[in-house]
Amino acid sequence: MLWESGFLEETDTMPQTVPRSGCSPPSASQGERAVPTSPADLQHLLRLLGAASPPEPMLHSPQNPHTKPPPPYPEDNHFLERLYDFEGYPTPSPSSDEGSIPTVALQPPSPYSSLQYTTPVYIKEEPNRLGLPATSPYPLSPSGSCISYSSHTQYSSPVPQHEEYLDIEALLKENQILQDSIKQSYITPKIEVEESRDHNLLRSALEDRTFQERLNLRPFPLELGSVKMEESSGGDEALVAPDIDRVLSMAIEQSKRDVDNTCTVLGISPDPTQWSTSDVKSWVMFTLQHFNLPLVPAENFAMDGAALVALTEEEFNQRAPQLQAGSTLHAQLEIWKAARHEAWRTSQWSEQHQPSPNPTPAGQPSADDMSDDDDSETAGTSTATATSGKAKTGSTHIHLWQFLKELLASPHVHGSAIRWLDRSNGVFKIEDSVRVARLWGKRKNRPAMNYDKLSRSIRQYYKKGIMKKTERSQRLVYQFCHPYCL
DNA sequence: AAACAGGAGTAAG
DNA sequence: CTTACTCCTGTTT
Repeated sequence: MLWESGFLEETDTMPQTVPRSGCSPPSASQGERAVPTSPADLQHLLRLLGAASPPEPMLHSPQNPHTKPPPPYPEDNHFLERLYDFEGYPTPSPSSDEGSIPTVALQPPSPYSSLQYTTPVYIKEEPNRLGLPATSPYPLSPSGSCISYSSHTQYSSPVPQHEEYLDIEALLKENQILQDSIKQSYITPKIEVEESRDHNLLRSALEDRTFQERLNLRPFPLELGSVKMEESSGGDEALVAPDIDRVLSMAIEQSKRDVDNTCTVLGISPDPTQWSTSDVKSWVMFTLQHFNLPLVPAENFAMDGAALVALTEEEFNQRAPQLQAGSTLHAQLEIWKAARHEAWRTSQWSEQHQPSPNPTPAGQPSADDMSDDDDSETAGTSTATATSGKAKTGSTHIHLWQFLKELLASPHVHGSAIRWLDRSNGVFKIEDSVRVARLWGKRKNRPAMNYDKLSRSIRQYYKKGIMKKTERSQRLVYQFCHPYCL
């Protein structure tokens, strides 16, 4: 559930003078030197382990030695723009869709205009949103007339600024607070008590030498209970074992949290084998954008989760050849598998109050490993939900129309579930009614929510003048009334 | 079959 | 009181 933003910031602020090498794609690293296992290498390894890590390794290939490092993830908003092209929607130019939305100066005064759509909405809203005073009142009463809102120019946001957006940056910031609150009770004890078990995940990845080969790392021996780095003949700088234990444990915890949080953001199961086709698309899209990798046509991954996990790394690279994006996707999926498996083992371990005696390799999670249903965001976030009640509260007061706009404002995340057809006129289409309903139910803590009920609520908006059916009625296509579409 | 439409009862704020 | 959830019947695509 949590983004380890602290970890992110750590990598973000890491001096760029740290030697970076050995992380080139296999095709580019043939015959290159073996890179000593150094703290810097370990940092790279940890970045690969952490889904939230910036993608320096992939972009610092020898072919692009001068490539500017991508912006750190939390601040990197612009990379999201590319995602509009992912599903082949007719928005080929990054500046022709969102960028062409008239600015506020061209719009009538509106309580919304200064915030959401004056500029590329998924980007520029952030500073304003975060800058709002915490006491910013709820500016709208949907029961009122549309016209009455035009006078509320003192408000800059149509929604409460806190937790009402489901974009990644907000989650990062939000979860950083939560994380601070749980560090003492969760992370630190885990390092002491569960380090051996935690290392199983990493060990399983490292024992699969492809991981080391991918990083072009010199293999180092691993022993149960701790990671010991042998004194290397090259006199490499070596971390002492306790330090490595700590960072490895942090990295593994980070990976688990990343998986859980991504589940929440995308509304997908932590078990990749249960992903639908659209789940797969969402995950691929998210992961590519996350690592600042070039997007691929949606049809390249037109498959469900069961088919996805069956793909070999070569098949991934055939589908996403640029910058070895396929390898990254493949590696990330392996982490998901491992994290999912680890989560299951963790639960087993918790029941038994003793470590699992036999380390299980990060293999395929079989279906019987997973007892959760397809709406398993909660299942994979037990730790976080146990400590994040505060974050959950306050998010149940959102109106449906606001929630839908929230989803629409994050096309990079939810574009496969709901998207604008005509933003300027407020026309949108629900592409995946099941998922939208599931997300809505999750937000409102209504597990029984479905599209039938959700659409009933939407239809109530007809009378209220918040939404309407489009002139030429289309299935799953709705339209916001002014000014709700602004 | 899925989506659409809308009546009606209920809960929660 | 409003909003949304829920259940429902019937219609449309």
